[in-house]
Amino acid sequence: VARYGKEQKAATRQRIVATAGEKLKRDGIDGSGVAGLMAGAGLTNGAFYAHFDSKDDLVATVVADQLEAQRRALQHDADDSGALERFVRAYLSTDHRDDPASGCPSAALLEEIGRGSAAVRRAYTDGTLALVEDLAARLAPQDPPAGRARALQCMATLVGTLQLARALDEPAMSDAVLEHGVQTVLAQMGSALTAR
Amino acid sequence: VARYGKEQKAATRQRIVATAGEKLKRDGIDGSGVAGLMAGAGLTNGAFYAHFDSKDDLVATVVADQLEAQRRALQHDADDSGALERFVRAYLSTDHRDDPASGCPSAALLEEIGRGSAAVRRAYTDGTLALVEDLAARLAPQDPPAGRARALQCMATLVGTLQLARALDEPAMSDAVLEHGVQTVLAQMGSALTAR
DNA sequence: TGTACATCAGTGAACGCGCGTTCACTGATGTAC
DNA sequence: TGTACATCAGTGAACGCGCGTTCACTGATGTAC
Repeated sequence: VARYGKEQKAATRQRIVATAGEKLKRDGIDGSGVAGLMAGAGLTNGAFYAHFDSKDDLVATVVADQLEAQRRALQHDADDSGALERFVRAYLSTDHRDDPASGCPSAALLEEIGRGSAAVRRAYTDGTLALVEDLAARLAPQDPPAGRARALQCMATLVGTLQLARALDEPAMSDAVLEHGVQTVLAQMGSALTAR
Repeated sequence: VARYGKEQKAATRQRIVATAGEKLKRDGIDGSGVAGLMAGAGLTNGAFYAHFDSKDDLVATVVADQLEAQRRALQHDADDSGALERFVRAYLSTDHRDDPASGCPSAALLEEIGRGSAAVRRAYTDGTLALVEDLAARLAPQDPPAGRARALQCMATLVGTLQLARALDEPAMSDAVLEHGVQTVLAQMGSALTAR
């Protein structure tokens, strides 16, 4: 509404990125319009281009931001030995399945990212590499390449399982997919958990 | 262009469903318009509503058709003992990764189906149940519930792995995800393969 | 300290465009005579 | 067998609408004097 110091604009931009993240995860990239994304931050469509070059620029920024947030969340309790198992159980919970807006960006957007622009795929790749690096250090501290491979595989299984649970219209079947998925991913993480 | 026997109309409808399947898998549901889908079948937009009630009706029909096609492909070589392993290797191949249009509908559309209408999710659930039933009989013939659980889990892992490989912008990383995925899924299928 | 001004984040209307859907019309066909 | 007609799959223009993007304008601010 008015002219503030430069950190005010940065704060507004961050607010757009955060609320856009929720909306994009809820309604998809193609399913979200610029006007709606701005309304989510309490602004009108015109102000959008004072913050971003294009919708694609915002999407790439959101993807990077979401992955970074996920990385920070995982890092936060890195010293807790039961943290990974709790993370898997929370990831494959009915709460997460039923609330994509505040959930994992990969589960909500991976398919659209795969069809996305080079900038979006680049942002996704970089964010995922950082996430995988962190996870690898915990899954196989003494063997980074093996840890990275295992981390990527766990991510793929988590994402596929949650997406399948979201798509199935049969509640019992969906719940069963989640429960079975927990066992599978914990087994995939393997000795890294039991060895501690 | 003209009036034909009733089987002519059914053939045209099937042609629309088949070509729309390819386009939907390539560009996504929200990314495909009715006019473009009809053009893919060599028709104009106006004829669409002589065949379907709405775009959503077509999407649900396509989802059912695609899953049925996949089921038939899997059933075709059911008596071949190496078929499952070959299927997994083909699924997680660079060819499949690089050609979504002629590939698995789950990998290409699962996320959008999860956000889709009740009709689309219903069609997906029914088609997947049929597919899972067939697969379960081959993974654990003597224990149907365990077979179904394992079949669903394998599907989830396959889909997640292929989607991740498609989203990653780093070719070496993407290839590695596919290779590691093959080993993981074969292990998940487990004793069903080695026991034969 | 008080006033005039330049700044610029944000507004809201407008742009051309493609969306899903509707509809008056066309014209090749199978059928009735 | 030949002709008149009813059928209806397909055409293409049009509908209102929301899309991504542009732009003239507003008005509260920090700054200069």
